[in-house]
Amino acid sequence: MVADEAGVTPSTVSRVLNSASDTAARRWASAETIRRVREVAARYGYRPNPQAVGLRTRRSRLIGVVVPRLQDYVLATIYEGIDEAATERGYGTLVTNSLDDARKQAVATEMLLDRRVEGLIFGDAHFDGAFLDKLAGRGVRFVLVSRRAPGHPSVTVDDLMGGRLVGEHLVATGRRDVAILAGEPYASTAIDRTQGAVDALRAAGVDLPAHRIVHGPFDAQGGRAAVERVLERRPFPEAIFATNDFAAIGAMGALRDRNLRVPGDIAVVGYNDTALAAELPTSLTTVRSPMREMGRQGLRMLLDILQGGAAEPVLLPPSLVIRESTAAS
Amino acid sequence: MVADEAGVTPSTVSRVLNSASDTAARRWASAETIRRVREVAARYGYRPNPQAVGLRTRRSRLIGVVVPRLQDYVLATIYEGIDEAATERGYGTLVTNSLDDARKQAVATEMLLDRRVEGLIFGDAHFDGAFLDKLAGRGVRFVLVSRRAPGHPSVTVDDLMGGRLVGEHLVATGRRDVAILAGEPYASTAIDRTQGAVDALRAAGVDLPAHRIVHGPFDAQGGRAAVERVLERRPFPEAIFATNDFAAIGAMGALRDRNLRVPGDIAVVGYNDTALAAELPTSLTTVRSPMREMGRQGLRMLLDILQGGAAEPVLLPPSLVIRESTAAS
DNA sequence: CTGAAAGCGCTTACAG
DNA sequence: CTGAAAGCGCTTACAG
Repeated sequence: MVADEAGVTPSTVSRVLNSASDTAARRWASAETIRRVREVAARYGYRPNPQAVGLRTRRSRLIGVVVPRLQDYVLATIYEGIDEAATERGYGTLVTNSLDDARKQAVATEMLLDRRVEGLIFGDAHFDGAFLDKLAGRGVRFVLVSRRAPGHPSVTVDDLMGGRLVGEHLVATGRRDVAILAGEPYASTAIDRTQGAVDALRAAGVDLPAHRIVHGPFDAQGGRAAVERVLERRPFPEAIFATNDFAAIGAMGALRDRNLRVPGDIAVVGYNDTALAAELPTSLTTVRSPMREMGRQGLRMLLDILQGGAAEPVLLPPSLVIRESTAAS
Repeated sequence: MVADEAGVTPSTVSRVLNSASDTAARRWASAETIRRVREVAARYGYRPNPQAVGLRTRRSRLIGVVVPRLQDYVLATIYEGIDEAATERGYGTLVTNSLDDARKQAVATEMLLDRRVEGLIFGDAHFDGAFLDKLAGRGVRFVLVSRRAPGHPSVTVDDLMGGRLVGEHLVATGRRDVAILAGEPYASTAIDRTQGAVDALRAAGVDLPAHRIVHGPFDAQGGRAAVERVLERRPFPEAIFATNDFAAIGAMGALRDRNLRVPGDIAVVGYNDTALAAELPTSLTTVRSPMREMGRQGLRMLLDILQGGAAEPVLLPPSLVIRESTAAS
């Protein structure tokens, strides 16, 4: 420890440098000592070794994050929020992909735990929650973002409301026969958005038949494939609600291949208000969700929990952004 | 250390567990001891504390990664490659965004260094390399991916060739008047892709006037804005080469706003063969680049360097993917 | 083949 | 207000 070239023991250096303010440091050292220690530390560019600190204090100041796929714009944005908030509070983050695979999820989690993360944030929760229940039982502390699961702390968008906004908007623009590209059935995002839309349509007197709800991956290829299934049957729906913007883009591609016009023949709605939504050749009506904020609050909630606080699930409000793809036909 | 419930000292446990194979362990312990140690370790689910190991061995087994923005599909994919390769070799990664801001770049790097990363991978190199030169001068070990800078080890795509492929294809499909959305002037990707296209056009006898090359951010909004500038002047070009797929999508949006058809009125080419390119309403001709592989090789190269090896810059080959957006008109 | 000892760089009671 | 001591959990010469 170079810094005791200030003519003082490591103990004192540690005490001075770990005091938040000068006044706090005065409890431990004389004004002169404080000045000298700070000066030497600054001159040498002293940085405490986090491994030594961690070893001694038994706190790594590391948070583990597991997401389905960082390539996904939505999760990447949420992660940015997490990392940003973590950095502000002196934490670092370690991320990995689980690809929504139960096995990888478990492996990734153990790897992060091996690295002594203090807590975890999951962006890939499965609604049944079996894995999470076991983890909680072991005393591992974590928070869910993006997708919720019963009985676990989470920060998510109110997707039920999001779905309802979409359903109501479609009804208001004269569409009653709607197909929903529902995403993966194990994701609360998919479940809630679909349910919200179904509820809104039912309130307008429309009962969606089962074949109008089709499941599949939350990406462009998944959206394309899902729409192709929808178009196998006549009559075509008047609108397609893709519960994800990328799926919506794939859907538009499939429609265009059939010479169907958006919104003339079929309206399309996405979800998340991705950076692309506004810039597409046919700009996309979608639901804006505060992704970055979700990440920030997730991190904050986890830190609260680590400090012994309890945490209620948080629901962030979505809002509808109306663009060309649902213009009245 | 729970594991010396095997009736042996920590020293021996350490030696046994750190031997790659049983036969290697035989140099240090009897077959019986080895068996017992392994058994107890497995039973207790023993995992060495990385902070203690790091402190003792002075190796953190952590790599720092800094990218412009993880939200960017291209960088996210490269990072996946880095993290995948790192995990395979027992390394963890710490990522952050620099937003291509010199100040943030420096801050992020120091933060990672404070965390005792053994080396760094930069996906946000500026071609002038001032920051990198200083870092290398301090003895920090790093590798560049995606963007290169003179004098530093890097794994990049041969963007000069990529640009040339695009230029040649445009000429072959009858386009000679081409506008290039060149991206940021400090990124080698932008510089090289543009230069390659310019070279190919020149070889075909076309000299691109300066106003046909416009700079701007590598995203949908940037692409839209750039095209709007291009369309301020008559005649319109016959083709637009957006040196990034997202910029190409924004470009298509802007063209559509002017009632210009792709490829009928103006052809469009992107770069990177992003997941979306094939699924767009008008599928996009683009250049495929091995993003994940770039990340993997970058990590490997960094590890080589950490082990004292020297490293030549690596150029990965791009390939042209022809789709609707450049169909002969 | 195995153990005892030292030490990585810190923090934190415990004395004074 | 300051110091000396112990210890976090490992690894690695050094002996034997």
